[in-house]
Amino acid sequence: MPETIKHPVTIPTEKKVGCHSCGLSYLCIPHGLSSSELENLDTIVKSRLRTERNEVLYHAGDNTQRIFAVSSGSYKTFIINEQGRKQITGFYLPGEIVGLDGLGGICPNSTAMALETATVCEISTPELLDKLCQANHNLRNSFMRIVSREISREQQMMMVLGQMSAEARLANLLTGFGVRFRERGFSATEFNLSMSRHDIANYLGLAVETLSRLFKKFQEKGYIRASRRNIKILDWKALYALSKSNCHRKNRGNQNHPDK
Amino acid sequence: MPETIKHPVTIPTEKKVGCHSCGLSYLCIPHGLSSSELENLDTIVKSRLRTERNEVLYHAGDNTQRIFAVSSGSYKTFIINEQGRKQITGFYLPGEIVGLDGLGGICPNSTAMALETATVCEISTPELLDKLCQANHNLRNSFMRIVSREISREQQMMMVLGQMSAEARLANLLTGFGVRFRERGFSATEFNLSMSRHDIANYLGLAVETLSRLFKKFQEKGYIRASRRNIKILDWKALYALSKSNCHRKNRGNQNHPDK
DNA sequence: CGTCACGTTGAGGTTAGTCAAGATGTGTGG
DNA sequence: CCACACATCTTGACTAACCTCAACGTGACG
Repeated sequence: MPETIKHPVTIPTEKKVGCHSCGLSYLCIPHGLSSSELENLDTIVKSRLRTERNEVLYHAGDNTQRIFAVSSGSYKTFIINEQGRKQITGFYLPGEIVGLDGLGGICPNSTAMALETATVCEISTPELLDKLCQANHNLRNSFMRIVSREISREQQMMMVLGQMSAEARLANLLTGFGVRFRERGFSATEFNLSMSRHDIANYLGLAVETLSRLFKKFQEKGYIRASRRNIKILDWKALYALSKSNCHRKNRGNQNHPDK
Repeated sequence: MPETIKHPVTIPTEKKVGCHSCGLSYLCIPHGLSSSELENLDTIVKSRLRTERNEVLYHAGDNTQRIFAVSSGSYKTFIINEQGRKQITGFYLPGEIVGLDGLGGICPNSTAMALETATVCEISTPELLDKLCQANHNLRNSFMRIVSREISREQQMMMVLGQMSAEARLANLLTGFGVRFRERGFSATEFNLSMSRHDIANYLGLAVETLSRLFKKFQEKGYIRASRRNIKILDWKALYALSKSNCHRKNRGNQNHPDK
């Protein structure tokens, strides 16, 4: 089904779950906060929003004034340039924050779309900032850490796209998802991806055909067993090594830079 | 001269210039703030630090607790992976903020190195956050906008690295610098780059040789005149069009996605 | 004036993209 | 419930963009 025929309206649900009773709090803003700090945070978390597959949570350029904590399901974010070329900039799992490119009253650069039925906790950023200011260092730092980690994550992606071979990119993606699933209490070695091969290929800066051949290659080598979106990692060590070591470009620039 | 023999100690200078009298304020955190807000901000801007070429401002993993507003000169930031592979993640000009990957008490992911003699205004992040909290929305938003723009900039870089041809990458870089120099009161079409071809190639995910050939090609086509680090843009329109339109990958994924 | 970092050029190779076609699944309507 | 349409994924043959290796020019600096 074409992505665009889905209507882009989010459906508010009635139930409001507090951060203190949320099973994801250890991954989300609440991580490391005291009970009273949690209550403080709770007051600014609005209702949950539910989005269906391919439904847009917010568009690039929307004056959202909100960020979103993924509660269930998953999202992709992407940017589209003047020529219509798309680049997926992130996949977001429960406990992760979407919309950090739209803080401080500016409009987000990216569009967020649900990869499957998914829900988010909606957080008004003006209110969040007010609350953070009334709160203590803990809550403030907790939020700033999330922002900084998003920047660091994108820097790592620049390394992947700028320096890594196609093999290393996929290995990196697979082990990365493994780690993130494990953090969420699932298996690190067997999981279902919620995104298509097209999405993965775009995210990794590869052609779909190349990606398909890589999946085949990894299977033939016994690293994984992949059946459509179901992935089983059979040789974590090999994948991990691949993800770290295999680069498509010899390190000839700045040879004299021994801080390797 | 190898980068590493430079000693990594910054040299504090005596003079402290307030934000209100800084010629770069329209580009920096102060942009759009009132005079009283400026004074408030001024109280947390520490002394200036001076770094010589190839000197490190901070290392990845340092517990800096600081961010830096570039005051003069320029910096590059880069990350280095386990295998010693390097990826330059940004070039920073006066008025821009370095170190946003180290907010909230975590250590920065990247290392910042001066490309030439350069100075920064040092800002303690715990103090900055405290001040932001005492201040009004304006100051708060001003800072959050800077953070969000950094995230957006890195997303654009993912587009460049993931989707653009080598030609488009260089065109994008050159026009990008042009715009940034113009913002700072310099010519958009004639400027001196402070970084080596190696640095540019690494940043753009290309081999130095490829970059060199591209410079030659752009000259032959009459787009630029480049003599080492001096660049004169002769045909801005052509470069701009190149930077936007030329992709090395046909847009065959998600053909059904007409929100181009 | 020799050294060294930096940049350029040429020849050749390789990775990953392109094009085309077919296979496999999935949703929808008769 | 089946058949058709369509999205998704896979496979093969070919191509090209960019990388690699090697060598040489050039400018800065002691």
